[in-house]
Amino acid sequence: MLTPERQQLILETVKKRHTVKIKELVEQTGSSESTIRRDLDQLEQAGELRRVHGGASIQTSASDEPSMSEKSTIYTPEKEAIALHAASLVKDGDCIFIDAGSTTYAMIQHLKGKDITVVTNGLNHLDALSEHQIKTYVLGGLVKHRTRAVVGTGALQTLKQYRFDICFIGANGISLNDGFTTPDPEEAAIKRETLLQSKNRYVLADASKFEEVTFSTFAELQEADIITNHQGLPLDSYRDKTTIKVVTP
Amino acid sequence: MLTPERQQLILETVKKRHTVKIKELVEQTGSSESTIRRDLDQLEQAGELRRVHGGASIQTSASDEPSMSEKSTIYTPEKEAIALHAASLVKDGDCIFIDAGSTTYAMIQHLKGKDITVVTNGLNHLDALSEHQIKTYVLGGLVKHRTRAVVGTGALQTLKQYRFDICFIGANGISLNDGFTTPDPEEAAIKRETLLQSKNRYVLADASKFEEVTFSTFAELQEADIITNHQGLPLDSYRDKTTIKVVTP
DNA sequence: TCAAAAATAATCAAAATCTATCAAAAGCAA
DNA sequence: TTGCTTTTGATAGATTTTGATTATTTTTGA
Repeated sequence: MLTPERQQLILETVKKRHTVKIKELVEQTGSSESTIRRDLDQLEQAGELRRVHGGASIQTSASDEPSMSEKSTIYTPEKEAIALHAASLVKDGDCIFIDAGSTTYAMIQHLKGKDITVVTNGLNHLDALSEHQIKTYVLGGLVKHRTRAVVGTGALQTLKQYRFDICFIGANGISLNDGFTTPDPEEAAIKRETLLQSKNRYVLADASKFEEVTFSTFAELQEADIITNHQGLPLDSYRDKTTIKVVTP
Repeated sequence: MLTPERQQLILETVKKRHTVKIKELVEQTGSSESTIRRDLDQLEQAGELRRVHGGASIQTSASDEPSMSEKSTIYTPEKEAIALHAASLVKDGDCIFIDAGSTTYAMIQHLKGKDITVVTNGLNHLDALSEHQIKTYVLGGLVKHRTRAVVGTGALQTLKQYRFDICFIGANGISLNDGFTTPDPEEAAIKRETLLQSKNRYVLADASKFEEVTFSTFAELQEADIITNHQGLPLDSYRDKTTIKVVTP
């Protein structure tokens, strides 16, 4: 059996089964363990699969990259509940904006099957949107590596071309005095422009964001409704200024 | 058995079976091992197949699933060699465009440490670019799920804002009559516009792309240099029209 | 936690294959 | 035919791949 043939077989098996034992490959190819090991090393070198103790598995690159693992560690039922409600506001035919961020990311799976158009600046969102076959536009501009968001004047210009039925925005801080805030002025500019282009505006924020202020204000409280899981008292004072939908996990 | 007849038989066998052993060919043709070896060498020179220890295999290593079910890009030494040379053309301070596609993707790892700005329409590229801390701009526009490329008028408009020192473009077909071609008119438009915005223009194409024509022409041969691993005879007729750099794995 | 079991990396010699070389065979032109 | 070139097949030494064996590391399970 020739090397490419063997390696091809290994790749196909791994892709079909997501994980495979070395013993199985030895049996399947009739080659020795050493040979299979060498093949796996080469295939890993080439980035085709990932070596694990006892065999190999497919490159779950998306799920074990720091950005994504970070995301999964900060997954919570609270965010999930917020995302679920937000997604329920979307009707067929809508054109919506989904901001970069983990709460908004959680919305995507709940949009499956809807006939909508999505615009986003969140690069991590694109995989999930592709997977669900949702018509997607991405903003163009500078890629901010840390948050996997597109920012900058290029993105702002792209934004001006669009009008949204609904936009879903993330925020790092919400306060009575300073409104909605986020650490990065560049990202704030995107959020601000998006709000201007949208008929319906929602900020998605879990309880931890309330009474917090970060560097850049991107909107006053009046400019968007809030979807949150916060159930505490202080909420009443916010209700004077905007509409708040409280969800429970 | 005549040489062309023998080589034709070899080619057919390789294309049908994806990989073939020298012993089998000796038996099949009744020629000696030496003769078969010489045939394989010639066919490899012409870019028709790839020589491997013990026999030969087709170039695209049989995993012709162009769809993006897995994010694994099909790796071949040929593509790698092309990518390596392409990357060597990039100098510190350059602003370059990298087209979507697997050959151009392979360039990225070789750009590590260079002080450059990259613009791309390839969404898969972004992870690798982030990883290497390369300043990156992404085109905005419609996300084409199958090829993970950004296309459409939005992307074209974004493009017009940039000027590139060098651009590296992929092509699915290269022919004397029809120039550079690609299946999707939308992607062709992006490639066309990019070429217009660039001082130096390179098309990256492995041997299998020569003498092929697909749906949309995006440039004449004169409009870009070619980097390839193809070493066959027909290359001379192309050299009348453009510059070709041949690399070996 | 520790020790047994499993898996791995490193090493090495045998086997297979490769490259280079050369002489014989075949084809070709005069 | 003769002399020349090209193709072919055979051979020997170099190289690569392979599978077995070893010591080392990792995992498992009490």
